Order: sequence, then C-alpha cells, then structure tokens
Amino acid sequence: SFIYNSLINGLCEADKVDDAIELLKTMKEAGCRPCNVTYTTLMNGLCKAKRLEEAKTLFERTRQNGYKPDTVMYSALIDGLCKAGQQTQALELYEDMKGNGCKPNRFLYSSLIDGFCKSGNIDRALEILEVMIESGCPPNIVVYSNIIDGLCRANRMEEGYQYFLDIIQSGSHPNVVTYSILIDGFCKIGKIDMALKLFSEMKTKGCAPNVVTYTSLIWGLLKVGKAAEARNLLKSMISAGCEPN
RNA sequence: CCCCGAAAAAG
Repeated sequence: SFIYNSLINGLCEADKVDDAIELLKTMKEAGCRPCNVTYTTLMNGLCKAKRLEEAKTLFERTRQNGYKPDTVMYSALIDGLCKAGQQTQALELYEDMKGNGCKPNRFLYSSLIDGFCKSGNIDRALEILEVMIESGCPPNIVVYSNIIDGLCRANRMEEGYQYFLDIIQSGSHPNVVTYSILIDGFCKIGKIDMALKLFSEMKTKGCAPNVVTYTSLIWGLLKVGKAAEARNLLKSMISAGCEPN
C-alpha cells in the first residue's frame, strides 16, 4: 500500500486527480486496503484542484466507513477550507478534531492563521497565535512568516517588522520566505530603502534570495522609477545563478 | 526513532 499511496500522491502532484481516484479503485480491487494516508493524499489533491466539495464528501465517507481521522487528515481538509475562504467551516472542523482527541500542531495552526490573514482577519490570526503559544505549541518560522505576511497585507508593516525583530532577538532565524514577505511589503508601499536594507542583510546572513525575492525587489525599484537599478538587479540575479521566470 | 499523507512569500 506504500506503493499505491506514493503513486496516488504523484498523480495528485501532477494534477491528475481523476487518475488518482481511478488508482484508488484499482488498489481496492487488488485487495489492498487504503489507509488514512491514502485518503489524506486524495483529499489534499482534491483541495489543491479546487474540488473542495469532493474532498469534504470523501472525508465524510471515509469516516462513515470506520476510519478515524487523524491530525494530518483533519489538517489537509482544514487547510483546503481555509484557502477557499470558508473559515467558519474550518473552525467547526477544528473543534470537531479536538473533540476527537486529535492534537493541533504547527501545520494546523499555520493553516488557520494563514487563512485568517488572507481573508483580511489579521486580528483573529493574532488570537490564534496566542492560543498556540498558551497551549504549549511554540510557533515556528512558518507561523511567524504567516503572521508577518498578514500584517503586511493589513498595511501594518511596522508591526510586521517588529515581529521580525523579535524573532531574531529570540534566537530564531528568518528564512528566505520571511525576508521575501517583508521585502515585498516594503516595496509595495514604496519604502525601497527598507527593502534594500533587508535584501543586503539577508545576503550577509547567508540567506540566498530566490526568484520571488528578486521579482518583488525589481518591481519595487520600477515602482519608484529606478529603472536602471532594476536592470542592474536583474543582471546580478542572473549572475547569482537565479533564473528569471 | 522506525519507508508513503497536511502549512508560508512575488508575478
């Protein structure tokens, strides 16, 4: 069944969810019993293909067939709900999950926090961050990056930057995503000086900018009319071995 | 601890 699960996962990642569903049938016909991993993989594939209703149906059917959803299975569906902006249902499922003895972990909190951030409810995201900390699940860099991104989107750059400083002070290391979020945020409000400062800081710290970082910064330079500098940055991007897309 | 499943950034 590990083999079937891996194949199903591969098909989902190749956007061939229907083929993955077919393979599930084949798997059963071959007398191989699907497990939580199999169903979680399919639900995730359905969610990524924006086929949320089918993912929900699969979840219910799986549960009716006697499978006990675990934290990973709940997380996959909760993440899908969050990404589709269905926060109410996501929270219902989160309660259901806790009621069934599944412990929320960083993945789950990250999905909830990111969902609230992207649906414009940064304050709710900050509340969940508190819950997370109080329940003894220390946020990692992904969760803090979610929060910083939410603050940037809410035009609360200063607070976002403050979280960034706090992360460093607490001995954690911002990664290329964290830096890219802040650089993009500062570029979008025209604070190119701050963006450039972070860009040089990340390189000093050995954190290599990627195509996302460069794209934001080039966009930011163009926005403030620094076309020549944008072009130079494109050149240094290429010479740094980063392929423009 | 113990092979397969869930989370973040630009366009």
